[in-house]
Amino acid sequence: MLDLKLVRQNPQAVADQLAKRHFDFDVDGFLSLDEARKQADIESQNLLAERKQASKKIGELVKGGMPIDEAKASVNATLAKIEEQLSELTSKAKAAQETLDDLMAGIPNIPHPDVPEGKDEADNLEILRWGEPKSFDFEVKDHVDVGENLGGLDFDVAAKLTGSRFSVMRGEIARMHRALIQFMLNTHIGQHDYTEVYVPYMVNKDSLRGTGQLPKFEEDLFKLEGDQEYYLIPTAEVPVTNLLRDTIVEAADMEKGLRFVCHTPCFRSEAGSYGRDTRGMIRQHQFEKVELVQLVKPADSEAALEALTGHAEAILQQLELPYRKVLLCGGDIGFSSRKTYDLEVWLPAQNQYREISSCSNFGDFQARRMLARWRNPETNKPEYLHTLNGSALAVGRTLVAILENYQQADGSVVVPEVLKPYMQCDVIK
RNA sequence: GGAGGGGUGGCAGAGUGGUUGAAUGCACCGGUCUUGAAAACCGGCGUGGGUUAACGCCCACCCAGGGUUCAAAUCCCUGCCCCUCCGCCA
Repeated sequence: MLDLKLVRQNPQAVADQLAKRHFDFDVDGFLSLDEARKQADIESQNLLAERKQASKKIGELVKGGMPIDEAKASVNATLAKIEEQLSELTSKAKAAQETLDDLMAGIPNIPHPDVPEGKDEADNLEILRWGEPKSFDFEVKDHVDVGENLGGLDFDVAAKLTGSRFSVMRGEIARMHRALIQFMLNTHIGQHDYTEVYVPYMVNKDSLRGTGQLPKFEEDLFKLEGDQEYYLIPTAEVPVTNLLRDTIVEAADMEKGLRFVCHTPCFRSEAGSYGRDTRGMIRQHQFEKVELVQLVKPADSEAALEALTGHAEAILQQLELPYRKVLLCGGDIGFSSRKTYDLEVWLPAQNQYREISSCSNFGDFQARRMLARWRNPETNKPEYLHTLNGSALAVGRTLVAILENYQQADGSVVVPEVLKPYMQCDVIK
């Protein structure tokens, strides 16, 4: 959610900045809505004030010994008018407020000035490349062939159990998948100073509104049947960031910022991506992810994004997987994000870099929706925190990258050095 | 699933229809006192919205949503959450 005051003060500037994301902000529409809201608000407030005065007067008269009916009769003219208009005016004011709220909830975050102009992912700005894509002296197989030949990946049986876009893993590949989770968690806890959290995998609407998945992106989510309106989480970002919803953090607890790491499964409907990545593990309805979440003082968020992205990069580096880092352009950046780096890992079978992590600074956009605040000692007032998160990493895609980058001519897969302590073999064959 | 008890400001905790946005204590901020600190004393101290050049003034908010009433933290209904006991259970 954008700051209403900011939008009000300079709607055209807001519209200009949102144009970078190709979001069309209707300035005149906003202004007339806001004006209508204000009028309705003032009218109903004035009437409420009259009612309050009248009631007070009756109270005084009754206290002074006058019978209630007589007291009411003495202020009757006012009461009749209030009776007549109040419910109409208050519901009008409420409706106007709701219309404005809906509009505000649908406006994406203002992109950071660093965010490059652009229409889609082709316009993202490459920041760096790390590692050399290995050259193979045999024909590389994609992860599906590698995994199936080793008997460790099975998409057909997953389709039988559930449907498309699910997978079953077996043996050393299943173990490596689990090893990746442990390795990532241990690294972030031990080397990057994050606190591990365990959270629910189902959340309510308030949480999804807080991080921005609702109201706009309901079709991306799996909603549960039943009395409760629960949704499967599309990312740990939702429950973990919402830990601080409706909370005021004391300044002393904010010195280092709040840093959480969390492993969860993620569930995504992938509506609207029917033709894409249908083969293999790249795009699944269910996948595991290790997520980093930070809540920091506003002044710290830009540095925090660089640090957090570095923490995700460290995983790729320790796994010795070549990757590149790109800064998302205005057309590709997510709804709630102010600035996003994607990390793309090299997939030799696809002969291209593919997204494996997305690290974003949301500024106060989510915090304002969530009422996540800290008490600024300079003003002694609660102020919004800044929120950040990033995948570090998407586990399924990391496994894909290892199967492809570490494959050998005989179909076996070398276990990356840092995973060996978690495995019972050096080579999967 | 059955039976009861609760949800009030950062925290604890009063308040059962009338000038209560809310007593009191703790915490916090400022001041007096002190060489300094503590103690003591004095004062301040919720959030959101509107209006104002500003002081200020106005409205809303005592879990949420409805209702009764001239008037609701207080009464009624529904929902959510928490606690205690019983049953069931990984």
